[in-house]
Formats: sequence, C-alpha cells, structure tokens
Amino acid sequence: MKATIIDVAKDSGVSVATVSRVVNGNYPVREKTRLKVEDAIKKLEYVPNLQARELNMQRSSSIGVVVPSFDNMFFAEVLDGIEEHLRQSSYSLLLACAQNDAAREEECVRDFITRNVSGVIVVSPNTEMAVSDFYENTAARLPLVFVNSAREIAGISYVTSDQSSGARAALEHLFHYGHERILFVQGENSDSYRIKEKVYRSVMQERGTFHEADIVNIGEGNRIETVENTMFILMDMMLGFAPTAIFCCNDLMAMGALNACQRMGRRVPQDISLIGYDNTALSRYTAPNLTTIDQHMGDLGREAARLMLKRIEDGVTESVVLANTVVERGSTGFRVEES
Amino acid sequence: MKATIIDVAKDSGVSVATVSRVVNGNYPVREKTRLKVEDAIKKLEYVPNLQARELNMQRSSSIGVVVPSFDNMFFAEVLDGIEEHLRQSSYSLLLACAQNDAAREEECVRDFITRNVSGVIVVSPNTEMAVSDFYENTAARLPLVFVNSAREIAGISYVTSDQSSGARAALEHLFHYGHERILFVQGENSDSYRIKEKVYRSVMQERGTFHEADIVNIGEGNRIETVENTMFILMDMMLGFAPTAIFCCNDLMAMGALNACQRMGRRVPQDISLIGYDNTALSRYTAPNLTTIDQHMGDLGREAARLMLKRIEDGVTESVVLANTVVERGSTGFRVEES
DNA sequence: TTGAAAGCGCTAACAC
DNA sequence: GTGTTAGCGCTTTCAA
Repeated sequence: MKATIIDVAKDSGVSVATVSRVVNGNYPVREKTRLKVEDAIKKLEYVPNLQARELNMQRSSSIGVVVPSFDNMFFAEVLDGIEEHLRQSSYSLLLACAQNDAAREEECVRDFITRNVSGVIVVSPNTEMAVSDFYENTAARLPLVFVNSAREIAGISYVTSDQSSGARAALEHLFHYGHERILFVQGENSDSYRIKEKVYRSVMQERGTFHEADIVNIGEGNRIETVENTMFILMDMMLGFAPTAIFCCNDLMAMGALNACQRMGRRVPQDISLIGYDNTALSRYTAPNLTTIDQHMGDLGREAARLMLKRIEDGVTESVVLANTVVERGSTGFRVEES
Repeated sequence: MKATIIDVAKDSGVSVATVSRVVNGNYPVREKTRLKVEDAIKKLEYVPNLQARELNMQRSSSIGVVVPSFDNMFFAEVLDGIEEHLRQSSYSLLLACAQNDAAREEECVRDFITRNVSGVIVVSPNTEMAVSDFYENTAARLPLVFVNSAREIAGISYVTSDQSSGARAALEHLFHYGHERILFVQGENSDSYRIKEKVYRSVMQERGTFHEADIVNIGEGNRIETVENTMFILMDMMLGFAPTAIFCCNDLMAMGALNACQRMGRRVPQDISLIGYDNTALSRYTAPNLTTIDQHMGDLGREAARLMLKRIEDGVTESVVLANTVVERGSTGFRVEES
C-alpha cells in the first residue's frame, strides 16, 4: 500500500500537521524534527496524495486545453507553447481534441468541468453560433481563454494574432521587391481568410492593381489534401497567366504553390516569389525555405497559458494581440522584367 | 459557490447516500425519488467533485502521456490516436513534453506520479541508459506503456511497430527497382534508428554491398533543424559519391534528402530514389510525394491506450507489434544506369 | 428502498 | 514549534 501522511507521522514520531508543514515548507519546523520527517518520507517513499490536497484546498491544479485537430501543425505548435508555460507553473495540462466538430468541442469542455479543472483554453474555437450560448454560460463558472477567436464574449480572455497587419506586411514585402500584380490564395470557412482578403482587396485597389480574378479559392484549407489541391489549381491558372508573386493564406497553400512552380518549371524566387502564412515548421522544410508571416504559435500558446494563470490567480480577464512578423527566407526576391 | 451533494440532498429532501446512488446509478432508487433528485441536480447545476470521488475510491481517472517533442508530426499523430481511444473511456489525458531530453522525460514521469495518475504512456522513450533504472523502479509502482521502445523491462506493456520488417521492406522495395548501393540516413538517441541500422547492416552485408561509410548519422532526428541538417550533410556527401537510392529513418530526414537532391540538380526519382519512414502527413506535402513506410501512428496510439486500460483494469501486461507497410508514391523508381 | 455515519489523505485553524 | 481536530465532497457499508 502507498504510504500516507499518517504513516510518515507515526514513523517519525510527530503529528500529521508537522509532516504537512515539512512537506509544504509553509510553517517553521525545528531543524531536528524536519530531518526526522524527511528521513521517514524517503524511507517510506511517501508521495503526497494530490486529490486529498486539492479536495481540502478546494482547488484543482490542472488546466484543460481543447484543440480542433492535430492535422495542422499550427495547433501542435500552439499546444507546445501552452505546455511549456504550464510546465513552469504548478498546473498540468489536460488535453482534448474536438475533431473539428462544434458539438464535440462542447463535450470536451463539459468533460473538463466535471474533472474540475481550474480553467479551459480553447484553441481556434469553432465558429458555429450554437456554441456561443454555451460559452457565455460557461464563462460565468470557469476561467476561459480563447486563442485566435473572432468572437467577443465578456469574461473571457483572448489571445489573437494580428493577421490584418500581417497580411499588409506580406504585401508590402512583395511590393518592396517590385511586384505589382499579386495572386491571392485563400480557402473556405475561416475568419482568418476573410481578414486577409479584406486587406488584400483594399491595398490592391488603392494601388490600382486589383483584379477580381487574382483571388483564388482552393477550398478547405487545413487538410492534408490542401497542398495537392492548391498545386493543381495553380498549375491550371498559370497556364494562362504568369504572376510574378503569390500570397498564400497559410503555409500548406504556399507549399502547394511551390510544388506547382516546380512542376511548371518556374524557379522560385527567380521567376516567381512566394509568400506563405503562419511560419509553421513546414516552411523550413521546403527548398527553397518559405518566406512567410510568423504567427508566433509558441507565443500564442505561452500567452494563453499566462492569461489563464492570471485569470485564475488574480481574477483578471485580459486580452492580448500579438504582432505578426515577416520571416524572409528564400522564396521571395526581386521581380525580374519579362524578356 | 458550487453546489455539493449535500445541497442536492437538502433540496430534494433525501440523504446524500441517495443522491450518490442516483448520480452513479449503481443501486436501486425509487422512480419518484430519482426524479426529485434529478430535478434538484438540474436546478442547482450540480456537478460531482471528481477529487472527492477519487479520494474516496482510491483511484485516479487520468493517464499521463509523455511525448519527446511536437516538431515531428509523428508524435502528434500518435497522440491523436491515444486521445481518440481515451475519449471513449472514463480516463482523461494529461500531457507532457520531454523536449527530447532524457532528464526532462524522467521529470515528466515523476510529475505524473505526484499527480497520482493511473498510468503513464511514454512515446518513443529516450534511450539513455540512465533512465532505464528509473523505469525499472517505476514499473513496480505504476502501470507503464511504452510506444516504440526496444527496451525490455518486466511489467511494462509495449506497443511497437515492426520497424525491422519495415526496414527490410523498404530495402526490398529499392532492390526491386534495381538499386544496389543504398545510403542509410539515421539519427541519434532513439531505438528506432538502431533497429533499422541493424537490419540495414545485415541485409547489405548479405548482398555484399555494405560500406560502413554509407551509414550517415545526422544527429538529433526529431527537430525542425533535422531537415536542414540532413540536407547539408547529404549535399556534402554527394559531392564525392552519387548513390542511386537513399533510405531515411524518418520523413523529416527524407525531406532533407529531397531538398539536397533539388539543390544538387538530381532529379527524384529519375536520378535518385528516396524512401522515408513513418508516413507522416509531411510525406504527402512534398513534390514528388514521398514513398515511405507507414507506421500507422494512429493505431500505435490507440493500441497504447488500449493496453493501458487493460493493464489498469485487469492487471495484465501485454505487448503488441503492429505491421509496417510500404506506401509507394513518387519518390522511388527504377535505377537508371549511369551514362 | 433509504438514511446515518465512517472514512479516503490532507490542510489549517486553534490550542498549548 | 508542535499536536489536535474539524472538515473538503464523496462512496459505501450497515441498519432500519
């Protein structure tokens, strides 16, 4: 049987209170007594029972994290950041995956509530409105932090990355290299595409180089198939029209674009410049490495964890917007005049 | 304040014992009484306190999972499988990341012990021997399941994928295409490299085409940098020697090899065949798509979770070996005689 | 079919 | 500095 605090107390000839004080180091204990107790702890291999402690202290030392899926490295990288920050704290991480499903996401959060977590971090919460009511109610019961959500609910802390500025920076980067007509590659069903499209439209219109046909929608943008779909669609397009630059809404699409260029014999960046979005590890796997916009997923995760701890410990709801930054690598360069 | 079982009992005019019976449905309760209690539960938004239940029942309903990192999609895919299986059970998943570090891995497991988990699943445990003793002791205290470990410790359940046969199949695949001299690319600190190396050595020696220099070690094999490191090392090698085929121990390395070929102007698969290992999503992102060996990470994860539950519930230690299968895509083809 | 009550292991008053 | 003890919320015998 596992040793309890009572066993330690008996073995070292002191009371349980003293053992508790030694274990927690929160009250003075005479040196000699402490040593006796510590010996007994070692001898009996005593490990405090966390459930008992938490029951007594009316708290819980775990934080629930819900991610939509593991298909996209984006989420794994956010998770990594959360884990890293939580590891420094006394909290541990309970993980659940919503499988891109709104109902499932709600189920995950409910399950966390039953498990009595101290709070829940939801990464890219589902946008279906049905869930909204649920979160509104939940926020009253439990600290909640949303990562990259467009929704605004009182009492919830948010960490978002500034994709508007990011998109603008991406375009500026291409303008800087002399590109004028820029293909815009996006997908379906995500606010993040809408945000970037809006910026693209206004910036291009301002410069008088906007063409409706330059906006390409490749469908679902967060699947394994995204890369291939993008490749085929762009190969098809490039048969008739040769852009000197392409701005892709995520790195998967950019990877597809890169593959399309390779197949069409277009050199990157000599013939065509390519810029992706997110700066997932993927962007460093390609040849040439992808120029991309960093959403700092690790920071996104770390901030989410930080806001959660702040909310739990100080009761403060806070929101943070992280800057997006251009990461220049090998897939962008000066536009060369067509011969 | 959160409602407790006592509040529900008072509100519905019964004893806490009855409420407990209604909640758990493990003893007969009169229909009428049950309805009264259920009403009170709904009204008070009562959610049972898990810590209290676990303390009383002397059990814990969480399982710890340690992964080495998130840089390699391999681990995320295994994690996905574990999560999926655990979701069907009454256990939840505590996650920790060892950052490819043996000491950190041990720390993660120790932390889980403090948290009183029901068991720990270690994905690709670090091979440093220092940890071995630790696990030997831990196995006596706690259900342990290892995923893809070559170590054999009594009392631990293992899920491994048959990388021996997989490595053999990979080589056969290349032989089939007429390749004779095959570069072997591996990394450090993982049993999975040792297993494949052993097969590689014996198979090549048998055919009389073994050269010690054909074994390339690119260092740490599960980092973002792995791709780049592999690329540079191989570019360097290929300056002096032109293999017609390369067998890489994981898809990251294969990606690096592919990049090296592109930089060196070697066409894949016309000039050189490339085979990876794992069949991570990455292998479908490249152009050409990577021929690789599928380790069925989802199954690996699901099996690990299944064995863990079996060990916890029936006390049975079991080991399972999953088959590896060749997934042929575009990066391998017939060897062409040098002109 | 139900209730009373004894813990599960721990912390934190409160007493000395 | 140290011991005694009353809970934390729940399950489960044992009686009724």
